[in-house]
Amino acid sequence: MVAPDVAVAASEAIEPADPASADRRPRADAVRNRDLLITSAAAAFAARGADVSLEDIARSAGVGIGTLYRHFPTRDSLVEAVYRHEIDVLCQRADQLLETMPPDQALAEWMQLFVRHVATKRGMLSLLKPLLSTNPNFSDQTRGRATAAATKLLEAGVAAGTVRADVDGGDLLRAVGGICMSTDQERSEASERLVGLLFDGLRHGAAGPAATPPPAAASA
Amino acid sequence: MVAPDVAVAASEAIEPADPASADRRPRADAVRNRDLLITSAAAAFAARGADVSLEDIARSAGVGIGTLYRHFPTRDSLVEAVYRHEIDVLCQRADQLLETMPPDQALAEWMQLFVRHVATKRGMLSLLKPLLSTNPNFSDQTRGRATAAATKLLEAGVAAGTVRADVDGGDLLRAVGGICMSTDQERSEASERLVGLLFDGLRHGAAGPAATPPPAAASA
DNA sequence: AAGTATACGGAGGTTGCCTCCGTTTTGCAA
DNA sequence: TTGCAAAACGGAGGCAACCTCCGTATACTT
Repeated sequence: MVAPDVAVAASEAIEPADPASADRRPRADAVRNRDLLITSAAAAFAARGADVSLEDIARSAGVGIGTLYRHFPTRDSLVEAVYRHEIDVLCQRADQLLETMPPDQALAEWMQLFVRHVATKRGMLSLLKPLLSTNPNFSDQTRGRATAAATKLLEAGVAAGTVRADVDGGDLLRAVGGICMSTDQERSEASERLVGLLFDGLRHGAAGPAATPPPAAASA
Repeated sequence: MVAPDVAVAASEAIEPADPASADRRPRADAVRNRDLLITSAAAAFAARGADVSLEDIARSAGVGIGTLYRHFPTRDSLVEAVYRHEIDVLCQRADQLLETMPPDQALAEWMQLFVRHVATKRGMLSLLKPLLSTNPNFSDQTRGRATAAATKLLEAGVAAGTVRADVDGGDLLRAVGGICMSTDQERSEASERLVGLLFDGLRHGAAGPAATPPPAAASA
């Protein structure tokens, strides 16, 4: 349903459009406005919940309502783009963290980052959930990317001997996600503490042969 | 926030208003219209999802929009009333079933009834969930009533020796509820089959001393 | 039977959604 | 550089839903 040609032109990570699709590359102002809309929408959803008026979003992005609708013909498509963008940022941050600190610390930071990102997205959640459940390949794509980032962090930690080897990225993501979801209230402090606990667990059997079976991570 | 004076005047089960509150009893047409609105709203939510226009609901109840707003000043208060009503009906049906058939059969019927009621309410779910989580005493009241009905059915079965004794109403409700939630898709057939399975489990250790530990019911 | 508190109902103001189209800007080519 | 066509912009305006307000109708009281 979503126009397939606007594929990956998120805000950062502009990869030169695949040369096979000979379509001209989008105009500079179009790209700029699209990015403005996505960041404004993210802020608006976070600050004022799922039912901000699209007019407000357009205004705060400094563009007309028509421009918003051309880029995002439905509210859902805007939500989807915002979510994709958030995931992109999260994945990028994983790489940055890995470059600037030891892997276990990077992993800890990233998990906390994840919690805060989810807390920020809470306003969108009621919109996002039906979207993810009715649109399996959108859900697969985003989940896949996040899992890849988690796996990368984990593997770096394992290679450095500071993180246990018997946990995979998908499980880690599910566990952190579950914690975020279970603490329904607004305060993300509880989540942060629980995730910290989880991280300590990840460090527990590090660098040893994974002989001792891990305590099963509880999922809500 | 909801006007406290409209307390329990659901549709059936009109208990004579508590004599201490000397306020006059509501006019007959008010009661009638309130009931009409609740039944029309239930039908509308089931048929057309959470975002039916309130104007449509008023129209299909045969009353003016002003009347709807007087009885239910917010959309939430209407949803709440509909849900309360559904729970009432379910509890009543428990008693009826107990009077007309053996307890184990009554329990089986009631569980299926529950599944179908949830399926019908699916349209309201996105409205109901935030309501239940932000309004703890509403949630407690309804859950309490439903649990009482489930417990009554269970106990009757236990007394007759056809239902095992080591399950309580709250757990049963959670299990059935969990099954309904986990099968996110529209078809309630899957839920009905799973609930049937659950019921067979309930019958398993009946009339014997509950020596064999039950297999834990899986909850999604 | 008359009076009054109460309930009814819909007109209309406000706001948000979305479309349509005249104007502006951009990228390409001569 | 200049011109031009394609692409993007942006807001006016139609539509639909929300909600308020108040004149009218109706049920209970004495």
